[in-house]
Amino acid sequence: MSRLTSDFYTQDAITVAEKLLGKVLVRIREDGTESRYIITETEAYLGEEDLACHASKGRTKRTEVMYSEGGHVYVYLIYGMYWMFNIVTGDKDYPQAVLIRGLANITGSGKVGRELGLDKSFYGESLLNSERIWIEDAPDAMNYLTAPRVGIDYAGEIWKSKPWRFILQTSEN
DNA sequence: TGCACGATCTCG
DNA sequence: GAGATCGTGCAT
Repeated sequence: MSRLTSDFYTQDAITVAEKLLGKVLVRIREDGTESRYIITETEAYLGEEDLACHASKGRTKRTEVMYSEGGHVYVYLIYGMYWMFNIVTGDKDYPQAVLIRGLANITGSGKVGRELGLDKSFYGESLLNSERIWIEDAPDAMNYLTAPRVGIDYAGEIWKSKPWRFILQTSEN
């Protein structure tokens, strides 16, 4: 399988979130160990008008990377202890990102960050040429569910109810 | 310069 | 059901 290219990541966040299901996340650790995970759950955050998207607060030091071209990594610390793993999508200057909420056998975005050993040094890393983290192609997922996004009560009913959460259907659920 | 809070999880 | 724990955005 080959590494996903710029053409994939520059699509809109909703399309990327859907197509990432079933793809393979590869992580090379400091000791050289390679880990591979199938992506099973994602969420799309789309633009400054999406009140659930961090970029809705405008361009800041924290959201800066979302304004770059798709294919970069956006990580941030939540609740003082969990690193969320996001992938920037779309064209330059149009802030969008996809949150990786679950990998095979690892459910929950906080646990994903812990499992991958993320920290702020991953902020802005490029999945197109990184030596330690990238995503490889795989056949598109045939069966998946959609649902409202989680943990964004502050975003208001309109954005809160958008079905922008994608869940891969496996033999286990 | 200070403060309240969050795209969470684990334990009791 | 509450605590852990800290960077960020916004008020002072």
